[in-house]
Amino acid sequence: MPVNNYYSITEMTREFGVSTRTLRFYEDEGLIHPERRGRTRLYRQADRRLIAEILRGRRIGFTIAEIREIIQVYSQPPGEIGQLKLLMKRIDEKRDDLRQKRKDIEDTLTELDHIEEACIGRLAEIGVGT
Amino acid sequence: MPVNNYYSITEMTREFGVSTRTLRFYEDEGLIHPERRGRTRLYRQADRRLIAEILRGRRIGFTIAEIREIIQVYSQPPGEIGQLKLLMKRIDEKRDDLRQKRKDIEDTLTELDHIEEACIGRLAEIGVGT
DNA sequence: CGCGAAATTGACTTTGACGTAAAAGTCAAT
DNA sequence: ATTGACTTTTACGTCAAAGTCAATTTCGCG
Repeated sequence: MPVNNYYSITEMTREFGVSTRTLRFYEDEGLIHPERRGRTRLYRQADRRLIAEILRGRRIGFTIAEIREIIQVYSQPPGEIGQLKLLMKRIDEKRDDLRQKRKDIEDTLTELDHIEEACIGRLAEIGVGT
Repeated sequence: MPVNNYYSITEMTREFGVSTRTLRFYEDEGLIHPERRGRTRLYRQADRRLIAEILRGRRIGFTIAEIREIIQVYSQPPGEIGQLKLLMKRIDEKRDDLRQKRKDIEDTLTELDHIEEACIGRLAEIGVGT
C-alpha cells in the first residue's frame, strides 16, 4: 500500500515484476528520477506511468537509448527547427520499424495457428488408437 | 547470382544484410544446416526460407532458443501425446506473448502519432516567425 | 534507544548475440 | 605460379541489460 501517495521501491518491484536492481539501473540511465527522503527512493504516480512506458518499450525490443529518446521528447519538446525536423524523421523511421514488427508478429501468429492445427490433427490420429 | 541453384555465404549475407559470422553462428546453434562442397558452405532455397524465418523471429525479439524451438516443431512434429500437449501449451503462451507485443506496438504507434502532431504544431508556431 | 528488516551502493559476474582478428585453405583467372 | 577475392576455423572481445554479492545505512517500531 502506498504511504502518503509515495511508493517504496519494493512496492514498485512487486507491481511491475522487476528487481530493485533494474529500477536503480533505469535511474542510473536517466530514465526515471524518483524523489528521495534521505537516501531512500520514493516513487509517485508519474514514476509509475513512466516505468510502465519503459517496460512497454522493453517488451517491444527498444534499447535503453531509444526509450530514453522517446521519454525525453515528451518532457522536453525541442525548440530548434532543425532538431524538430530531425526528430520527426526519427519518428517516421521508428514507425516504419514498428509496422514491420507488427507484420512479423501477425505472420508468426498465423504460422503458430498452422502449427497448432497440425498438432490437433496429429492428436486426433494418435488419440484414435488409445 | 546463384551457381547451379547453390548460393555462397556472401550472397546470403548480401541478400539478408547479415554477416558471415551471424550465419555461421546460426549454424553452430543448430538453426541451419547448409550443405558442403569440401569445407565450403552451400546454401539452397530451403536454407534461404529458413534464414528469413530466423530473422523474422529475431526482429520480433525471440531468442535463439525460442527460434530453434519453432523451427524444430516444423521439421519434427512430436509423436508422443504428452509432448504434443506440452507443445500446444507453449504455442498458446507464445501467442499470448505476441498479442501483448502487438498491443504494445499499437499503443506506441499512436503515441508516436501524438508526438509527431506536437512537433507539427511546434513547427507551425516557430515557422511563422521565419 | 536498539534491533532486525529493508534499502543503498559499488564492484564484479553473467548471458545472449554476435564482432574481430589471425592464420590458413580454395579457386578462378591472369 | 601468383594474385586476389572468398572462406573456414579457432579463439578471444564486446556490448547491453541486468544479476549477484557484500558492506553499509536507514527505517519502522516495540
